[in-house]
Amino acid sequence: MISQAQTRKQKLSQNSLERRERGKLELRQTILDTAVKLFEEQGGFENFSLRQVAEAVGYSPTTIYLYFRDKDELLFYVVVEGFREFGQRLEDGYQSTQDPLERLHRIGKAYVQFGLDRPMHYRLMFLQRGDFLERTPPEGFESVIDSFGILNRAVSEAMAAGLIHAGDVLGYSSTLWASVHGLVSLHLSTPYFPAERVLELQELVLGTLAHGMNTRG
Amino acid sequence: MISQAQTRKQKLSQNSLERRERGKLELRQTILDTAVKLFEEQGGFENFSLRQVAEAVGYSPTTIYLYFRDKDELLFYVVVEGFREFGQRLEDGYQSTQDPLERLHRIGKAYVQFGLDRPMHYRLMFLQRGDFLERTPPEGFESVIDSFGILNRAVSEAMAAGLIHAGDVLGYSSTLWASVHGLVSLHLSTPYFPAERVLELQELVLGTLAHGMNTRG
DNA sequence: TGACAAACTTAACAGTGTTATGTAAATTGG
DNA sequence: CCAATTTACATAACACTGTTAAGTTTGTCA
Repeated sequence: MISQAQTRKQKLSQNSLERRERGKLELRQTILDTAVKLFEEQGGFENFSLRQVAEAVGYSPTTIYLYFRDKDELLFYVVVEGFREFGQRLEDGYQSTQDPLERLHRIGKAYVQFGLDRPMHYRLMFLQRGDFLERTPPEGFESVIDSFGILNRAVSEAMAAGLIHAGDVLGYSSTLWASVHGLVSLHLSTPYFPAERVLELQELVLGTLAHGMNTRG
Repeated sequence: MISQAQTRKQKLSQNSLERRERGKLELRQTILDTAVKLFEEQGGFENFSLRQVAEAVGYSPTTIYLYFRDKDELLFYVVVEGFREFGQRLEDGYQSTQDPLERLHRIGKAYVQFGLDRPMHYRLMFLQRGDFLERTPPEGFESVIDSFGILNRAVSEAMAAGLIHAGDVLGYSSTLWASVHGLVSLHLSTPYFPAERVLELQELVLGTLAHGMNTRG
């Protein structure tokens, strides 16, 4: 009896809690989306305030704190969402062909394209809050920062196929990463690399590296 | 008479003005130095306030405004000073040898080393306030952002010497820039590229690119 | 010495992130 | 259905920021 009553109570409470949780999650997502929107609209980060987000979603500033511990956590979840898409794009690039060298090329292009399409996300992810990479991701996003693993795998396979110079897999992965990141980064941070130019340079950079990593002799 | 009195007056006023100007410039420099110091001490920019600088130099917050129009201008002059050293280092790298290919290598190393030695300057210059590159530099620093010109020249000469594949000079310059910048940038923004690793990768990156730019055949 | 200008300060405003406290509404158990 | 309680929000306030307007001290000059 007692136990049954308790379970019933628990279950009801559980149901209601779930409904509430759903509602909470909805608002939470709204806040996140609004944050991203504001972030993208303005040349985000410096001129981006919690109070603006609150205003935009139609709640009091302090309500944000019911859904995120602080501004940092809000930004963190923006980054997490960015990494979800980012990882997916790299994976798609990888899967889009079987040729190891072409794979590297596709991954590189996917990387650059993400930077062009989601500039503010990229800024936050790799330029301004790279420290988030150290942070343990929330549940459901554990392997999200495995993006580098995709690149690593592609390099490793190209090497195994004898298409690039045998040796330091991590070194070549890092080299590729640094190069495409440099390209995107200069595009985002300086006036000298407009999008069209980046797309041209992307080919030159990837081509030069591919040639440079080729079995030397 | 009148004109003589006037000139005398003007001269005296000029003298005193010069003395004052000297004093002003001294304090101005003190402010700048203190700003840089605070900027480097803290993981600068976000947690870096004018009021802290004022406190540190022992003046009221508003005094800063007598020497810099606003916070932005203060940061701008920090960047300008950074570019002075940066340009000098690249130039030194260029001058340190006659061999065109070695020159490229030295310039690349000088670039990376600057990033390692002046992390906060580099951040401000290329990561966070790249828009300053568009700003017309103050007098005396006109050609300071000609740093890219040095790289361009080195590439051009290596190409003329037939040491690298003839073609897009600007493209190769940009490729080199993007790659070393990417390396430094990932070092500064992510936890995955500690200084020692950057020094290793620098060789791999520059070597791979040198090989990749080599006359193809 | 007294007028004047330069160097500097105080007071204030609007904005920020954040916390402690209050309130209204929804949900619960009886 | 009604009282008790939890949930979801809002108000008020604090310490901080950049910045401006209005004083005040200080030194220089005739």
